[in-house]
Amino acid sequence: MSPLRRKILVSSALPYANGSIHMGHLVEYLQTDIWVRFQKLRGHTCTYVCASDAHGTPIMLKARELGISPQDLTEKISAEFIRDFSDFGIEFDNFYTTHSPENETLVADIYGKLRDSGDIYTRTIEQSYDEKEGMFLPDRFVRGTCPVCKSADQYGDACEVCGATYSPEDLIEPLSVLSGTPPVKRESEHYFFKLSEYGDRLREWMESAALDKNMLAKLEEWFETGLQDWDISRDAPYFGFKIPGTSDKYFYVWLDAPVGYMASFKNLCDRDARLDFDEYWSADSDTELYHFIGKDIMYFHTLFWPAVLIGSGYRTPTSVFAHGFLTVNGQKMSKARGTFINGRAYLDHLNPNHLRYYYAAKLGPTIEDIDLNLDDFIARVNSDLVGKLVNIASRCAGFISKRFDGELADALENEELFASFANSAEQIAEHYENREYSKAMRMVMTLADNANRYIDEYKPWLMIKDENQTEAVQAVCTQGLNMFRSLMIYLAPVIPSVAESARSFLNEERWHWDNAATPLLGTSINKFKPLLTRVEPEQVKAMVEQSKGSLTPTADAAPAEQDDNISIDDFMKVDLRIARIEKAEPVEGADKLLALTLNVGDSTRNVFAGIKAAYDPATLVGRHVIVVANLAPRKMRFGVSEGMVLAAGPGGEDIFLLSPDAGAKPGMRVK
RNA sequence: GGUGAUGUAGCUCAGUUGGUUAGAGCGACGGACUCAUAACCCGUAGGUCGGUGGUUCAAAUCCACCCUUCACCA
Repeated sequence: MSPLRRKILVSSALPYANGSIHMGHLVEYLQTDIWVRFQKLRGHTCTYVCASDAHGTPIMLKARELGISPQDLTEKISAEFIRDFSDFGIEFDNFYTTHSPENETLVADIYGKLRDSGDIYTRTIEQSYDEKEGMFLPDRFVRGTCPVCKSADQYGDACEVCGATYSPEDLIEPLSVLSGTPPVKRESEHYFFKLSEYGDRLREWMESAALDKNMLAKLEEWFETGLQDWDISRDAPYFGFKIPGTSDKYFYVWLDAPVGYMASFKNLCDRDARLDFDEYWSADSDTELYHFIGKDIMYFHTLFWPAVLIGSGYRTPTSVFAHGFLTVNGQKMSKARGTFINGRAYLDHLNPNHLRYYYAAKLGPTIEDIDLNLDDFIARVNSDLVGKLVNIASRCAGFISKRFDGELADALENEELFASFANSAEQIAEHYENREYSKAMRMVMTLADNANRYIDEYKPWLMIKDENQTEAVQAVCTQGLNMFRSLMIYLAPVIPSVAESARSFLNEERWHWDNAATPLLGTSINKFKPLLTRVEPEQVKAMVEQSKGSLTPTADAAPAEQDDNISIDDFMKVDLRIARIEKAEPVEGADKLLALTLNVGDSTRNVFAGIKAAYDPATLVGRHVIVVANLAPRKMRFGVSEGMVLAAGPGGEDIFLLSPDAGAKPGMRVK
């Protein structure tokens, strides 16, 4: 191992304190926790800090909606975070909050330094303003029709249908999601940070930080489009820290959030004499600093954050490690499918070690997404952890306790074989260090296969029948248990509580990474108890069912993610009618649209349908379809569309119109 | 739309600078075993490496275009 005792400070991104921890969050916290535990097991001084991200408009509004103060809301959710993390075996050295005196002081200090060096200036900008609510609106709080593809009810910053990006004022018929009134334009003075002047210094940092090549490619892209100054202020009302010297300006949450890493560490230093804040954060620090983040927030951590640190005279991160997103059964997490799984729902039914191992078995150092395939999860965990790993101990322990009074032999049966386990330590360590957990897991499981094969070759259950071989059985089982022990040490960062049980079964006080290279001989061990049980498909099923059903009130991160179910009344609001297509023709200038003239019984109406690629207009005439008759008429570039024809399919040529069975007449209501 | 990724056995994934017959684990099938949480051991089958075209003595690997899935666009 490295002869130096490294001093390392590690953070995970701060969870936003308006919702619960879900399986996607856990990728990051488990990835980080495994890395930190590994460093500690190797004997380094590694400190893991995190905090609740407590500021910003969404939290302010959520608290208002619940009729409590933002502090109360975030404290309540922080307590929930801490419980969830702790139950998953995620061991922070400190979990704090960004709404803290330490953070306020640090933010003010950093801001002061930036301002004094001329990196801050003010400029008046125009922004959407909700007159009824008396507040400026973040882009996401304005919704309207996309100016590009005309999809209704899109966010003010981007269209989820066509992917176009724009400003809230570009929306057709924009409305504030708070009051439902149209926003007006209003001017306000904002504070800006001169990020544009940090290009060279950021490039220099980038090169030293050994970032993942995908991240570098992304950064390169950003540099090419040019760095723009960063708007760091928000107008009252806002939940955050007031900008010194102003009466109604607050720091944007993304300014004080990363400072929260420092503040959490500061708070810890004040309680722990062994840690010195300046040693870790001064510009000339020789300690290491790593941020684990999701790929969605790379921008803040690889541009804004290092620039702010440089500008205010602090050290920059040694590196930033980004991971991908989590999909469940190959798809985005969805509440309707039961694949939006909260951490608590998992904990209610399953063992955290199983998830920790599964994620480790799939995680690499890149920003690629990983998939939690629930069937694969069951198979993988049962086969690797129970069938292979724990089984090694299970099949040796019985002989040792029943026939040798729990005494291990004084010598190994096959030193060379044990050496192959011991000698893997450095390579496995290297994989951990580089966050190549999947490679580390593969190596460990290959060794576990070797161990099982070894036991099978000797067949101690046959040897034990021959009195002359009694001692040999003890040697073989001692060999087996020692191979198991080394593997458990290697896996201790991943499945810590299982490793703990294994250690106490082997009657040892503590483990260090290097212990894996030295066999345990001539000591007595405790009675073996099952270390881990199999995952039953029913448990997974129960978890999925629970996720489909009740959603804890505080669990919803965004309104859009709330309960997907609708009531019968909601359904009856949709007036579905049988219609006969009287006329169908292509629309001049539109690639995808057909103009349909529909007979809906008492009237005819014009509807534009995006089915040109799938249907020849001539074949449509006379055919019966189903139309949403009470959809608000929508003015489109080519005319007014007075409804919507129902069809299924992913789009393009794969669009399939719905038709009623014979007998249905135009105008009949569908219900 | 622009940019960047992604696509390899039923599933989850490896495949280094292009180089014999494309690999692993799981699953399936067959056999063996019974120490062990029906675990473990041996063996078999299974792939036009997203598609098309190109460069090359040689392409999963390099190039072009297309398709799938995804992310980012402050």
